[in-house]
Amino acid sequence: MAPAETARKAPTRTTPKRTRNPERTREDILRVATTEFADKGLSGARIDEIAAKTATTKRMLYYYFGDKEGLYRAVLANAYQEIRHEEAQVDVDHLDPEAAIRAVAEITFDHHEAHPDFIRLVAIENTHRGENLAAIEGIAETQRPAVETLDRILARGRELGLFRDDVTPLDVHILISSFCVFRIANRYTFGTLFDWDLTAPENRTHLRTMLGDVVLSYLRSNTGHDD
Amino acid sequence: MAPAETARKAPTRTTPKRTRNPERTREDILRVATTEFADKGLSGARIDEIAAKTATTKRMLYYYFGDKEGLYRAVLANAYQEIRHEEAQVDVDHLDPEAAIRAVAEITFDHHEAHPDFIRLVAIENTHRGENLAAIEGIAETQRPAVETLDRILARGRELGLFRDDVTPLDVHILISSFCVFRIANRYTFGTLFDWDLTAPENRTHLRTMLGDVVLSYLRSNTGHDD
DNA sequence: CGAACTATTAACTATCCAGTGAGTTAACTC
DNA sequence: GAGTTAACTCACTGGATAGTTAATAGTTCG
Repeated sequence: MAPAETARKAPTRTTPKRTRNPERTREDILRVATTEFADKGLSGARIDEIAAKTATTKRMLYYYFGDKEGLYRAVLANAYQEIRHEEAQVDVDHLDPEAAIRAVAEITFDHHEAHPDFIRLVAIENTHRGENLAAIEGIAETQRPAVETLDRILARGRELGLFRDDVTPLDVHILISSFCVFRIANRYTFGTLFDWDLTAPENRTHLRTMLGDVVLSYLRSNTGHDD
Repeated sequence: MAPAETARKAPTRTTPKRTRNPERTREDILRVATTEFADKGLSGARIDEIAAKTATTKRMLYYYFGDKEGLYRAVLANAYQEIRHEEAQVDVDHLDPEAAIRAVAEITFDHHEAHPDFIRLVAIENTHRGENLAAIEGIAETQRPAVETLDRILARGRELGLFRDDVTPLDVHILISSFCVFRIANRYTFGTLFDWDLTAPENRTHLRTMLGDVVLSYLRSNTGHDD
């Protein structure tokens, strides 16, 4: 193949000013891709559309993230990392066990409400059977602190004879998470089917209190064999 | 004995036997499309692939369902209808209120486990903001019986002084649903993050009992202002 | 400075994929 | 058994879309 004189014309200079800033470019792409993937899903999102919404070009997405899936994984990893940072701020060890449980429940509740995009990404990732999350190095460590916090609270509560002793931190976590995730993730179909808005202010308040009541009444109940 | 059937028809006939059966064709498409949409999502599923897995051709999908979204909606409507039929079988009115609550919880638990594809479709529909479900005529009526059943149980429990009186049937439904849906819908990311399989047999048994305990201890708790 | 490297731009391509045009045959009607 | 309609087949299309090729310009560092 004799690479003859390429007929490709030289690109005409349109943008005279061009500053380099790899970090900003990367963050720009990641930010746009996050909302786009959260909005449309992995297969629903369009690379061209993501690129169009950034200050850079499509080619840069591939330059930095390899391919569509690579970009999606970066978005996922980034989202979990941001969540971790935020959660690291929480401290409930100074509260008595019952107040601490209620605080954790309410913080989780508020947190999920404040990050619907994150909930959407999690739902999307689960429809893909979590394969991309599993591929992210050290992702499990992200969630340790949450379980450890619950573990400390439960231990204190048991010592004081307030809580039943056959409940694990993971049990409590599942109970709280399921409630909070469901409220955000399934609000659309739920709203249609039951004509009841899980996120309407008055309902929100009700559910927030209810969650605390639920978890505490379960922890206080004497034994698992209650009938 | 293989009879020489090969020479029985005119050579120009490409499809020697072709029986018409619109109902079967339609059901065939719907069946394949259901698993395909549940598996890959609305944007992830491929019309060509769905068609390939049916006994008919792509053109027929369009003949019967108009377009991809029309097929998806038919799948959704059909899935909800089947679920309704199954749930209509349940009768817990002969049980005492506490046993009835536990029965509803466990039936829901088992039901979700038995229909992961349905849970997936619901999750997918929620990532699409429930627009397609909302477009299905009379879909809300589907869920009435579930709430009515809970309403009857709660009324009986209140009369006997067993349950607190500020809990609505929808509250209980949310509590049960969120737990059961979460366990199936989020099992992948949860499994990765906490190294704990929500669907493993021993964990399943534990969670199933726990859910009943949670709902009952909440209903038995004296009042909402418990601190 | 200038060579080497990194970031960036623009144009291009191959394939995928939802949707169609147009005709054919089975079954039903009278 | 001719006419009509519903069910069905086959081949095709054009636009969308992930990913690439290759040239260019800012940055770094000897």
